[in-house]
Amino acid sequence: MRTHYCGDLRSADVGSEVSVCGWVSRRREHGEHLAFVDLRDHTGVVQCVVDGAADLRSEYVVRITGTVRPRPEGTVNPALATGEVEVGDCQVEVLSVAEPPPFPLDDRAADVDETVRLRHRYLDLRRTEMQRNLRSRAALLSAVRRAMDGQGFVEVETPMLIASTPEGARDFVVPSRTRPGTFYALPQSPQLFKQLCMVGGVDRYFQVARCMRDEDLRADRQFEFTQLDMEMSFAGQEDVLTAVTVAVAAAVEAVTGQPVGEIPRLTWHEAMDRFGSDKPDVRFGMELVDVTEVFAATEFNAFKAPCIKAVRHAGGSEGTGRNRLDDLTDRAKRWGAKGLVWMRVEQGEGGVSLNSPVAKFLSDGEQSALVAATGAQVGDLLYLVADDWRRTCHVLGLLRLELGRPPVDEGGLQFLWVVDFPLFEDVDEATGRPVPAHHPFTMPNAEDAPLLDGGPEDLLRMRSQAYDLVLNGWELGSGSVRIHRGDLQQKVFDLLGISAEEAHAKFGFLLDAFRYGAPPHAGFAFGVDRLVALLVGEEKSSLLLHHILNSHLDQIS
RNA sequence: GGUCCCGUGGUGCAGUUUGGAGUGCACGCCGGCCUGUCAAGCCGGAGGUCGCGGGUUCAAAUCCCGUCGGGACCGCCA
Repeated sequence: MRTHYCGDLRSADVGSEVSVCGWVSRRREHGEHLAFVDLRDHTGVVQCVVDGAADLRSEYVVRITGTVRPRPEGTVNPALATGEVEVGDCQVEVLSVAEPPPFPLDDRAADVDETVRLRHRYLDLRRTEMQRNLRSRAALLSAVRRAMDGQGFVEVETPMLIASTPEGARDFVVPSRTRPGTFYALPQSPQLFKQLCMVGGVDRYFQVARCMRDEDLRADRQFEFTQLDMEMSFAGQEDVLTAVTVAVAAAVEAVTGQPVGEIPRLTWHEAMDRFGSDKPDVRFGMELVDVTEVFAATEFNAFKAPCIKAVRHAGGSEGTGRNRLDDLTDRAKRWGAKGLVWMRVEQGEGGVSLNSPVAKFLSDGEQSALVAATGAQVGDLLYLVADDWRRTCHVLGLLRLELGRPPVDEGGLQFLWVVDFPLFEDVDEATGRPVPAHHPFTMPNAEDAPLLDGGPEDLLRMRSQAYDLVLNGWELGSGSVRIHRGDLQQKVFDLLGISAEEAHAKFGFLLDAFRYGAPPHAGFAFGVDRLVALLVGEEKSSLLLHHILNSHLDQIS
């Protein structure tokens, strides 16, 4: 039916007789015998010059046959890829008529209510931006598959209708026809299956896996999402980081054309200490400054704490009113701080001075040491939190994001590995049991393994062989080296207070499998939806990208 | 399960604080004019159960109660 796509026509095609098919995007009439029709397909738009367009309307589906010609002097449109040419001497064939669309199918659709766009998803998809998103996602998945294939990974499909597995979220369930009152669960992740693959000698597994979790939604969280899931045998952390880096780099290059290069690493402790987050956004500075020593001998009661840190908001004083400071203080308290100390850095007699409700409690020496430690300049605002190390970092990390985080499409792509996560998150005060930070199959760091026999202090100091991939402050994915030996696994279960019965009920088939010879193995999974969203600079990943064909589910729910 | 915000022609909004005729803006739509536009322009027109139900009032888009729908966040997502 057609010889060319609309968006592909260029000066090189001048003189060719072409047929193009698509939707009428916009028409501009200049009397009975001259009209411009912008014809749109998934590649873009091209201007067609027709003799009268009275019987053409928006979104009519047409086939236009004509001759490509250069646009007259002065009428070239540089904003359009096809802007140097137009299709003239047009014969127009209407293939389908159309009612006016309920919302504009151009950039202005971004302002339209999402429910309206979802109700007419097929119209939203016609938009150039949506086509770009859709195709970016496809290109990414294709590149990832090639990259995994090239590294010897085997794509394995794991079951969708399964017995409930013990991940943390609520299962989506499907009623069984043959056994009324019983249900299948839909997988929250293929975690246990991929470990079975390792026992089964698959060696290197991957899957573009759909995962479903019946939890309440958030702006960036959907019922179902897609993970690139992988696992490798006779491999450790370095092997996984390398393999994932190759796949992610291929994905990024497929969408953006830009190389990724080496992905820097931070230990979990350093990430928390410097950025107050286990998924630091390193597109901007404003790192946390430790000033505990400055106030080691302070008289100010609020600063008699194990850890005091500061965030410096350069030049922030002028634009920050008292209301804002009160608001930030409220937030800091909601985030878990006892309070938030702020200080305006001002010009005093013979040097800078600090303007703050608590300044009178601080000695001159403490004030000047604080200024020196933070590098504060006149016009800056300093924020301080004093608490235990963990809480101080956490609160200031959130404050740092609030004060300095750039928009989603600025600052480039800052990938980061965060390694050496703690093995245990906490020790339950009631039971004395440690709480695993990842999952109970996570391998402890080899050096730290002896600490398993220690007390709570030792346990909380233990590092694990778990790692996260972070992009611009988002946790893209996580993984770990798994415990493959029964004796060590038993020790961890004992520590966690997981009884033999419970372990058998929850993970029985995996533990059984491990009795027959489990290779050392390690793996990773990362969220495809968020990666695509970040690569195309889109704020809302899932609404625009993966709920393409089942948006009605959202409305039913 | 909880807190808060929003429902006004097809779309996006203003009007609600302080009740007074469905009042207004932009886009879209329909008709007319227009031979180089590209978010074309100019002129004219159509299009409304102000989410729904009840209450207060001489009078409700506006105030009160309830309800439905949508959104954000908390809990939750090992």
